[in-house]
Amino acid sequence: MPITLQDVALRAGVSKSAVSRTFTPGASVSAKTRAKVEAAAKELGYMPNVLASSLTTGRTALIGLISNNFTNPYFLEIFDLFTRALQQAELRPLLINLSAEEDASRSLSMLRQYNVDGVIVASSTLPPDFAKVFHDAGIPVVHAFGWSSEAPQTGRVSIDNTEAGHLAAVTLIERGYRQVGFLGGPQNAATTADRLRGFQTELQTHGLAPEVEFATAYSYEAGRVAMTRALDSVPEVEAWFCGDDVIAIGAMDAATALGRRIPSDIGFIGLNDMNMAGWDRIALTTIRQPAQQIVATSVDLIRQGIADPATEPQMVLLPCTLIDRKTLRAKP
Amino acid sequence: MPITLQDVALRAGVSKSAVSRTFTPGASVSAKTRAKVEAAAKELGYMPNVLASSLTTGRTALIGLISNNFTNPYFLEIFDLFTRALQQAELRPLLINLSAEEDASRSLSMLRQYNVDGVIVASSTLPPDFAKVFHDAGIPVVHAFGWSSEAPQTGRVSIDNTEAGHLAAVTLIERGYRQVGFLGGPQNAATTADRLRGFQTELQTHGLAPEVEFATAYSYEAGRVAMTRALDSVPEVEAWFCGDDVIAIGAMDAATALGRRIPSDIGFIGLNDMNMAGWDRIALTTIRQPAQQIVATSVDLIRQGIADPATEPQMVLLPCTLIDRKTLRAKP
DNA sequence: TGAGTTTTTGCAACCTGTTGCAAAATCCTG
DNA sequence: CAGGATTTTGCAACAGGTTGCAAAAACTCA
Repeated sequence: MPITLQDVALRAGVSKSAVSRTFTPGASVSAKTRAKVEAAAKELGYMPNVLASSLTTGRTALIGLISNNFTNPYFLEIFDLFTRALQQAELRPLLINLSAEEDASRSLSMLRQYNVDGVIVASSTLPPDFAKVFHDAGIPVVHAFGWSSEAPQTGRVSIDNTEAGHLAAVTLIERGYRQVGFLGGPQNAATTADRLRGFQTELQTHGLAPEVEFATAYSYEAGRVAMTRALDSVPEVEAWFCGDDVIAIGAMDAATALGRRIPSDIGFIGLNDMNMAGWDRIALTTIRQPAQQIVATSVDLIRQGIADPATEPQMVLLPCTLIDRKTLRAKP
Repeated sequence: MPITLQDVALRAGVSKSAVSRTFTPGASVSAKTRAKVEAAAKELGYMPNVLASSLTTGRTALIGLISNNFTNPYFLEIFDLFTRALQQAELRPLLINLSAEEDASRSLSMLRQYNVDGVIVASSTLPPDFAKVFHDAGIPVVHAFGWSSEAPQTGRVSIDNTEAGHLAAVTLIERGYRQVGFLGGPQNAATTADRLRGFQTELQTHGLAPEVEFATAYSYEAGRVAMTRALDSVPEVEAWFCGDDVIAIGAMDAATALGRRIPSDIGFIGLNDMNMAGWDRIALTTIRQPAQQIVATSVDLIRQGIADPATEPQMVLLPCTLIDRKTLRAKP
C-alpha cells in the first residue's frame, strides 16, 4: 500500500540508487535526475521509510526520554522543553515512564530493540548509576536534573546541588533565621544528600545545625505529611528549606492547617521555581534551576555523543539563583 | 557490534528461521530447538531488532502521542496515564509537542516515516479535523479529550461537554446563583462551544443567560487576565463556570487581587479535577473528567484499530461528576 | 512395522533502503 | 576533436529480520 523507493524509481525511470541519493543530503545526483525523482516522488506522495534506512545507516533519530517524575508539575515544563529542543534537532523522543514497577533493565532492552540513538534520563530520583547502564551498552546518555557528586561517569547536566544548599542557608541566615530545617526529597534521591551537605556546611560556619526531615516523594502529599509530622516534633523551627517546590507547597499547607502564618510565624524556601511558584496564592520564595539551559545543554551533549561516539561523557553544572517572593520574611 | 539473528543461529546450530520463530509468538518450533535457541540467545545477549522486523510485519508498536497542552498541569496526569497504559499494552509512545509553530502536516509525515501503528491526539485545542488527517492516511487514530459534536468521524473519547455545561448550570442554580458567567477556554477549542451550549441551554430553562468570556489559553495567566477584565466589565456576576481548573485558579487569583472573597463574594466552578484542585489552598469545586477511563478507552480503541483496521471508528462519551469543595457557597 | 498425518525445519525470496564499485556519461583543456 | 579528469549512474550485495513452501522428521494407529 505505501509508496516505496521502487515505485518512485520506476515512475521516474531511474534506478533505486538514484532515488535514494536524491533523498540523501550530500549524495551525488545530477540536477536533471534529481528533478525527475522529485517530481515522481511528489506525484506519488512518497516519503522514505526511516526505519528501513536505519538498518543500513544505524541511525534512527530516536531518543529515549526516561523519567519517573510524573506527579511533579515541574516536570511538565521539563517535558515541554525537552520535546521542543529534540524536535528542533530533528530527534524524536520515545517517552518512557518509569514510575511504575517497570524495572530498569526492561526499559534498557526495549530501547535497544528500537535502536535509539541516545537516551536522556530526566529525573533526580532514579539511582545515579541507572544512566550508566546505557553508557555501558554504548548508547550516548545524559542524566539531567540528577547530578550527585558520587555518581558514576556518564553525561550529566544539572545545577550544583551543594551550591544550592549553600545558597539556601545563606539566604535564611541573612533573613535572621537561626532555627532552621531541611525538608528534603526522598532520602535516596541522588540530589538530596548534596543539597543537605551544602546547607549544613554553610550553617556550620555560623554555629548552626538544621533539623532534618525527608519527604517520601516529590509530591504535595508527601510534603504535607512530612511537615505535619515535623511541626509536631520540632515546632521551634522558624524556617524550612524544602527540596522541591511542590513539597514546599504541601509543607506550607500543613503549616497553615495548624494555624501557622507564613511568613510571619514560619518561613519556607523551595527549589526549582516551577511556574506555579509565581502564582499569587503560592508566591513561593525559591531557588531557580535554569531549566531551559539544562535542557539545551543536555540535548547538545546527546548530539555530540551521537556525532562522535568517542567523545568522553561530559559533566556540566549550571548556576542557580534566588527568586524572592513572599514566603520568607524580609531582610531585617 | 550488536548480536544478530544470524549469530544466534550459528551458535545454536539451527537456521535463521528457527531463531526467528522462537521469538515469534505462536510460531511452530519444537521444544528442543526452542531450548537450544534460547540458551544461545541468552549467552550472546541477543534481542531482536524491532525495526528490522517491522519491515516485513508492518508493525512497529510505535504510537504517536500528540499534544499541545504542555502548560496545563492536568496534562501531566494525562501523560502519566497514557504512558502507563501504552506500556502495559506493549506499545511505545512517540511524543510530539505541537505547541510551537510546528505545523500539523510535518508531524503527520514524520509519523508516517516512522511507520507508527496508531496515533493518539490528546488535546482539546487542536482542531477537531486534525485527527482526521491520520484517519485518511489509513492510520488508526483516536482523539482524546477533544470531543465536539461537530467533529468529523474519527475515533474519539471524551466526556460529553454539553452535559458538563449542563451540570455546571444545574449546580450553580441549586446553590442559588442567578447572575452567572462562563469563562471558556480558547474560543476555537473544540470543546468550548459544547460546554457553553449545555450551560446556556440549562440556564435558559430558568430564564437566565450567562455572561460569556473566553481565556486565550488553558493557563493560569490567561485565566487571570480574562477575569481581571471581566471583573471590570461585569462585576455583578456572582459565580463563574470556568472551562478548566487552571483557568479557574488564575481567575480566582484575579478576584482575590481585587479584594473579592471566595466563595462569599464570588463563586467559581472548574472543570477537570486535576490533582491540584484538591490542594488546601485551592480547594476548587469542579467537574471531574474520568481521566483514567478516557485514557484506558482510548488505548483500547487504538488496539482494536490496529488489530482490525477495518473497524469503524468509535466514539465514546463518558460521564463526568461534580466534586464539591470550597469555591461555591453551600446549597441554601 | 509401515502407511498416512502432522509437526518441524531450512531454503530462498522478500521487506525497504543504502552503498562500494565499476561502467557510462559529462566536462574540461589544449 | 581527442584524451584525460570528473561526475553521475546502475548493479548487486547488504542491513536484520519474516515467511511461503517443500522436504525432513516425528507421530499415529492399525
